[in-house]
Formats: sequence, structure tokens, C-alpha cells
Amino acid sequence: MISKQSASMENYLQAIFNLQAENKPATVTEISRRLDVKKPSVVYALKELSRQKLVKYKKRRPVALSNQGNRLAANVFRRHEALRRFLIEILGVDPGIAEEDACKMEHFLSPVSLEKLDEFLKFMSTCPFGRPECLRGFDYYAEHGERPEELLLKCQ
Amino acid sequence: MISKQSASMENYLQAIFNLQAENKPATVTEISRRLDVKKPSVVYALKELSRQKLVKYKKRRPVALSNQGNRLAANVFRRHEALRRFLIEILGVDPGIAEEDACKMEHFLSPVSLEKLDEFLKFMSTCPFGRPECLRGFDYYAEHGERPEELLLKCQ
DNA sequence: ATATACTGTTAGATATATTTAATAAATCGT
DNA sequence: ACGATTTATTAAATATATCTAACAGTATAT
Repeated sequence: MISKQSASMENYLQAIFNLQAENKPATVTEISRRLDVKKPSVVYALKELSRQKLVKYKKRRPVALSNQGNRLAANVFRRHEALRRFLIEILGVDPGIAEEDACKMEHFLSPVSLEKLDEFLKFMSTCPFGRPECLRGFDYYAEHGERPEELLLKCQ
Repeated sequence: MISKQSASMENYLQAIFNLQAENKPATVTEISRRLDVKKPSVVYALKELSRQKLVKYKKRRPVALSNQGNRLAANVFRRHEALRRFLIEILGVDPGIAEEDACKMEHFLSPVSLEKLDEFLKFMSTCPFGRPECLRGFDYYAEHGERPEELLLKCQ
């Protein structure tokens, strides 16, 4: 019943999810633009997702997620965000690249790892003293190629 | 010339790479066992990789990586290890699950992100005072569900 | 030495997901 | 109102990667 979806189908669900979140109609053309695929590919995917009752799709009408579809999409989105934030906020990866990487890896992060990653981000980003010292140490290390001297050593 | 490979082909390269590293002959049967696919799938893949000069493949002979193939496989392995280690050593994910997740995500980590992740792992694992304080803080948080009081607060 | 078992290959079918080309339906501008 | 443009769909082709079934080649054991 919890129908595991392919990476491709998850991408379609997520695109629709994002459009809904932005209050924009989820049209074939727009989905096709966002996923950089041709329109017949979108129609094919919508038929498949419709068959699985993950979207409500009537010909030539903007598509909408079903409850089940929304649940799945929200899940993909959560994985996407966790990965994206990790890459940007912890590793300092360029946001554009982080987005791309998250888009591809998001389909393969297990629930257990997601949970841990979410906790990790929460812990690191809600530190009452700002960015934790060891992450600042890493920022320095990433920038200067060597572990910070004296000043930051206290972080350990 | 740097021929980007599919996730599937990367898996075959990696399986052969691992067998070579273990000094075991990379046979169709063994690759098929490790990747949990049928033997004709392996033969298909070997033909394709051979066509691309990534493996040296003669019918009914154990297969070997070419230099180029070895370079690609080593790269996959590096991505795999970085992800696996991150999941285990930083997030505390169960090694079995970490292995599975790494196996799937390894195909989609960009060079830039890999570089950063490697640096991050190196920084965190070579701290002269052992496991960095904020990671120990996270260990505590993950176990007890709340940020450590007084004692560990200094880490911030 | 030959039957048996294991290993490897081929051929053909299947599934998924994409494309192009053609067409149909809807919308827009004048 | 109608021709042009945009949007959506269908049909058919293609690519990748898998499988099953059948077969071929090699090795093994008695």
C-alpha cells in the first residue's frame, strides 16, 4: 500500500508538489519545463501516477496530488531539503550544486538515515551559541587548508 | 572522453574493482551474486563496458578493469566510502543501512560535494582531541532526544 | 570416458522512461 | 469569427537494463 516509487516518478510528484506550494497550476507544460523533459513524457508519467491514484488527472486539466500522492511528495521534499541543507549549511557546497546533488540523491536516502540527518541539522542549527565551534573550525579548514591554530583549538 | 556512466554500469565497475582488490577472479557468476542480478545481465553489462574499453573481457575469462575503468571504479569507491563513513561516523546510522544507502547515493554525488565531504570527514576524524565536542553533543542529543546540559554546553 | 553439475552465452521478451512526429484542443489577437 | 499560437495528447520508435529459457562449454567425480 505504501507503493515505493521510482526516482523518475518521485520527481514528477515533487514537481507537482512544488507547484501546488507556489499556488501555480500544475500543467503539463510547466512540469515539463521544471523537469526538463518533453511533454509526452509528462503525460506518460501522469497516466501512470493516476493509475496508482497518486494524482487526480483529467485530460487537459491541471493535475492535483491525491492525499497519498501528497504524502509521498512531502516525503521526497523532506529528503531533498535535508540533503540540500546539509550540503550547503554543513559542507559549504555552492547552493546550485547542492540543489542538483540533492535532486538526484533524494530518492535513495532511507528513512533511518533521513531521521538522523534531520536531527543532525536541527542540533547543529539550533546551537544556543550560534554556529557550533567545530563547524567553524571546519569552515576555516575548508578555506585555509589547515586546522585552525590556538584560537579555535578550544572547540575540540 | 571522461564517459559518464549510468548507476548500473558504475555498480558493475565497482563490483569488479572490489573483487580485484580482494584478489578474487571477477567471474560472471560472482559479479551476478554480488549485484544480485542474473548472469545474462552481467554478460550484457560486460559487453557494454568492453565496448567502452572500460573492461578487458574475453568470453569465458575472468574480466579485468582497464586503466580507464579502474579510474572510474576508484572514483565510485571513493564516493561510496565518503557517504558510508559519513552516515556511520557522523550520523551514527547502522552500518548495514549505511552501506545500502551509500550504494545507491554514490552514483549521484558531484565532485565538488565529494571533495567537501572528504574534507569534512578528515577534519572531524583527525581532531587532536578525539571525537569533536559538538559531535559528542550530537551523539548525546541523538540518544537522549535533548541537547546536553551544562557539561557539554561548553562545546558550543 | 562419460554422465553430472556448474559456468557462461545467446536469443528473445519485458519494463520503464524517454524521444520525435503528427494531431487535436484550447486560447488569443485582431 | 477565424487564423495563429500555445497546450496537450497519441502513436510509434528508441535506449537501457533487466529477466527467462534454451543452449554451449568446461570441469568434476566415479
